[in-house]
Amino acid sequence: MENRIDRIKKQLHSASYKLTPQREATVRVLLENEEDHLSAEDVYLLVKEKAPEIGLATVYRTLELLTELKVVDKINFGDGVSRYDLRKEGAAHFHHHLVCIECGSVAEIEDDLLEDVEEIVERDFKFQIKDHRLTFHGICTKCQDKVEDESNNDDNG
Amino acid sequence: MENRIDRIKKQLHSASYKLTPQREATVRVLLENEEDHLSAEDVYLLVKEKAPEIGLATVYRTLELLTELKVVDKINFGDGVSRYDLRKEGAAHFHHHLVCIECGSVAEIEDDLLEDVEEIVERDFKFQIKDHRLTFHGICTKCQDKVEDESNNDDNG
DNA sequence: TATTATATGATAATATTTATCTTTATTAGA
DNA sequence: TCTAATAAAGATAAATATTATCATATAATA
Repeated sequence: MENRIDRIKKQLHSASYKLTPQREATVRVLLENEEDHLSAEDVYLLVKEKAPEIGLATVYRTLELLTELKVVDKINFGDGVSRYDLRKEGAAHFHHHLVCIECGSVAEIEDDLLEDVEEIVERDFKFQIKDHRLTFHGICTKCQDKVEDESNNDDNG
Repeated sequence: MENRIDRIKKQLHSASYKLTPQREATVRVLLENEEDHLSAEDVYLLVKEKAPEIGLATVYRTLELLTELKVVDKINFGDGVSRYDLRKEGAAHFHHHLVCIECGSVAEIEDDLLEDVEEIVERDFKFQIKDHRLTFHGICTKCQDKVEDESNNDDNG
């Protein structure tokens, strides 16, 4: 954790930004909630627990900054809110997402499944790929099980 | 064109909605601008040329309705605006996009490049895929050429 | 310490989308 | 055809998310 913060600090410095207490608190929240996909508002509320004086604008500014430095990725699952997702260290590519249309849960896939596809796109469409966004919408394992349970219990209800 | 409108009309009817003049005007704008990725505002302005009395709320409602019926897909390229993209008739899957980070142009790929990837995801992650979103961010052919031109003309400027 | 540049916090402004409410069309039945 | 019921439209207010502004505070530098 501290190591990662140190490295982010260095990234900021090399772009001549400082790791202010507010920025550090924001980064800590992102690290502590790495599995989640927090909105700016979510981050704001969590940061307030550590640093109650922080303003919403500062959180937005910090998230913007971290996006610019590619420490986080700004994603949008179509609900009108931007979410911020910590990029795995050393990850060449943005990870993929599985969004459940039943319960809204979001799972991540680290594997780079797009190598072959990207090769095709670069070759056939002469498009120089810098990044990608891949999201699958469907039904997660849990919700699939739920449906099974319900049909098993049909005679009870 | 007329055939397609007829089929959309039938889709609406089978969900017990009507193809009102406002809805038809909206659908026509979408068909006439199939290549583009119009925002609600864009659609509104174009529909106004045909039907000046139309209200913005009606356009939003119609786009919502068409999304629900899967006539269009609502997409978001990360600029905070939802865009509406006519689904190709008979297309099992949503098409992919190539967004140029230089000029902002958006190209479409019809080919389903994700068959293999989806198989892996369904098998390894036990996730039942219903739909997907795949967008590549990078540099389009035109902008790649521009950069070349500029470096060729360096001695002139 | 005085000066300058950066960053913050509060809040106003903007933009997009949704909700509300009244009016207008359309359909079904007497 | 007339009337009642329903669906949809238009205008606009409200809600939401994000960005801009500006005075204050903090940190860096001379």
